[in-house]
Amino acid sequence: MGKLREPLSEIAQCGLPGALEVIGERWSFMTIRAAFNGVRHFEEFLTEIGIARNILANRLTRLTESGILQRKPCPEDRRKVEYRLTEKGLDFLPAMIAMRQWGEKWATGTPSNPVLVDERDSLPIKRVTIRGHDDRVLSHMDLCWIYAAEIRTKDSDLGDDLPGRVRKIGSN
Amino acid sequence: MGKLREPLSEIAQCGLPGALEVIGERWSFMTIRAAFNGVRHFEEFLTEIGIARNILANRLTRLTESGILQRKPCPEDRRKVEYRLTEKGLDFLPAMIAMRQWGEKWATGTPSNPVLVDERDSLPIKRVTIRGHDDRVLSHMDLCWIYAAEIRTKDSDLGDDLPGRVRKIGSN
DNA sequence: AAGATAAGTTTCTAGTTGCAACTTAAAACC
DNA sequence: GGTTTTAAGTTGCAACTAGAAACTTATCTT
Repeated sequence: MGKLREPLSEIAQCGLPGALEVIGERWSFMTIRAAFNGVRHFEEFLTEIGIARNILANRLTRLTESGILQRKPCPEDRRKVEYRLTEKGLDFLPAMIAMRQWGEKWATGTPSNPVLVDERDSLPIKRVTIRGHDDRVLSHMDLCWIYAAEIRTKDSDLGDDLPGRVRKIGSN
Repeated sequence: MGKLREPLSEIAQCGLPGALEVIGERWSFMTIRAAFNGVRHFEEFLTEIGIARNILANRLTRLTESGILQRKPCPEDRRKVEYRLTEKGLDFLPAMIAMRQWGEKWATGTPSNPVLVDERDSLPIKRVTIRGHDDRVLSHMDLCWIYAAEIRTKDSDLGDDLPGRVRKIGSN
């Protein structure tokens, strides 16, 4: 199999920079996490995540503008405003949990408490992993890049020769 | 089931802040991604990810100090230094890919090219998801927090009454 | 009507980013 | 063997960003 280096200029167009634009920063992350924990209001975010007032205001507008939170004045108390995760925001959970799990394992050392469990059976969730279409858990050793044009579907078979322009990732 | 709010002061001890300390910042992220793509040397990082010299130097030492990269002078060319992902760094891949996938779906819009595939069958990897111990894919609706002391194992059965101090996450 | 609360804005200081120029050591070239 | 190039940084400095604390405005409670 060819170990040709993929053109990194092209990979720069991947989803990461876009994602980082929006949430690649400490307080945005913490704010979203608080929202996942049911935090809804300005003063609540303020005390729960220990952020400065102006920074919080800034992040909340930013997250709202980028469609991760939805801002809605409360009709029953017109001083209050409700911030709630949109579908886009909720869909960030796997990434969030993957980071949290990584931090638990490597940064803090302490297994965190409380623990996230499957509501149905009260058992802890698995570690977030990368999976092939057949659900096999894949490590960085099992992955490579391939051009969209050269992708085969589950049913097609292009033969055993792998495309020329691929390369393993994180190869050691 | 009780919907008691979990104590957020305790959740502050979760893995996220630790993870963000190290990689919760644009350039650290981009640097790690480049490393996953086989980038090894200072000047290479510099041109590939478009970062300023001093910032790169700063990030590389930071990532090295926190054990994500390993710094090793090259014997065959003693001007050169090699930066390589450690096990800790490599283990960050699921989080990285989860973020990338999120960005692809929500931020850029364009499905990125090249695509990450399972080397064995050349089929694209699945989306990174949260799974229960039985491998069921879980959404934020299926999750709740529970205290470590109250966790039951796969074999124990504490009866059907869920512990009092739990709450659903991201409840809408 | 007075006081408290919610959600911000403003001000000002301290730290961070990023460009460009400089440094130092080793290799390559002639 | 001397000059040039390359690699991996460091330093200096202007512009920007973060953060603490005080201020504002609208609404609600008593």
